[in-house]
Amino acid sequence: MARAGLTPGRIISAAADLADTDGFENVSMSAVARHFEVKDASLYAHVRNLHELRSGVAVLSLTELADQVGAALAGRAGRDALVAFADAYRSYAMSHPGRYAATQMQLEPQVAEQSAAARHAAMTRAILRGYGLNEPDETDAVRLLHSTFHGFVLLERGGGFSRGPRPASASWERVLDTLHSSLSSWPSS
Amino acid sequence: MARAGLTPGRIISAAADLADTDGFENVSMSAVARHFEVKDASLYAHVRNLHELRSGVAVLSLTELADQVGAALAGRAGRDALVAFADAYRSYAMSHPGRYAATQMQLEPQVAEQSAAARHAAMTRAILRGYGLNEPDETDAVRLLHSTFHGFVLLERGGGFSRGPRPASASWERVLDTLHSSLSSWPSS
DNA sequence: AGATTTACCTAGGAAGTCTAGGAAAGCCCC
DNA sequence: GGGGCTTTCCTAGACTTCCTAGGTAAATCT
Repeated sequence: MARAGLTPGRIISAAADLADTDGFENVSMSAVARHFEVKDASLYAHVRNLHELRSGVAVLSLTELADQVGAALAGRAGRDALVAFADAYRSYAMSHPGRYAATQMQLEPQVAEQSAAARHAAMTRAILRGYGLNEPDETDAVRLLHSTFHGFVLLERGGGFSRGPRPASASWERVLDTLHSSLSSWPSS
Repeated sequence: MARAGLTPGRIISAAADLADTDGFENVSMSAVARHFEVKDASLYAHVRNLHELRSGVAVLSLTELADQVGAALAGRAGRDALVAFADAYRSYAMSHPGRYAATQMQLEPQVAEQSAAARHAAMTRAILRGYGLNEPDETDAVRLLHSTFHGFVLLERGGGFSRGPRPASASWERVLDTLHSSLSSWPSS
């Protein structure tokens, strides 16, 4: 009975890889167990249940995403920061589709708290600092940015932009231009 | 052995209701069978498999959404049309969460073709007619609108805007203002 | 080395998807 | 109104997945 060396971390990491290759909705206890050549029951010593496994992938992905966005953002401001943020966000979603899908999960408040959600919010607000908005405009702008990025990435990944000759990247740049000028000339409320 | 009167249409309609009440991911053959007080095997005479059941809900929802958006759009132009479109879109998503989730499904090309996807694209372009854009600007603008609406609605429904005192509706109006002025002063490429 | 803890096992219940083949309800036609 | 046909729903069962309970062997501690 050789041991496979299971730990919560290794299990969740394997589940995240599986999400990227096979889709987040196909992350199952059985599939992860097969990957480790172990019986599915063995996983329950490390992860409470399927929901916790998926939540684990979500928290991991949120953290990775925050790390990458944070790195891309370092030392930039204004328009540069906006573009760096957006590109980091989009490229994470494109290169890690399953992990990105996991970040959409509805997390229970306490799990969300322990996750990097707060860092995401802080970074988004940091970008806006360069545009000199005050509340509640800043909140509206955060929501606009987040919505646009999220929506674009989801539609692009879902193949929604595949029709027509215009590459998605070209539209993406145009979207960023538009957001930049909207933020620059934000009408005070 | 009284007959339940199953048809593909009634089954898919029941599945759509179930999606709204219990969540799209909980739409299962067994659950629909229970609703009709019928054995799950009986459904397979009308619907090929679970995937086809869900696709059916997606197509149904896309059609309903196109109908409602189309009705809201009738006789409007410019900013009015933009707001009517957006509000119809958002209100469908809020009142029919499960159906809206279904519209996000990845459909195989032929199914998507038979669906109302083309009508959605046409309506979005119709709105833009008032802003006098030319290709490829129009395509970029379609993608911007679609992304923003979609992203906003998803985040709002997922509870992403629940923190803070600012109601989502207030941000929504501000987002629409922003989109309107962006479209009005779209920089020609 | 012996005791304890930890990791993984077997066994099995409950629920879901889907196939194959059977019986009965509703319909057509004489 | 009864015979034959089609459609509708059934039972039975194979296979998968989630998860619990309790057992055994490996690693670790003293």
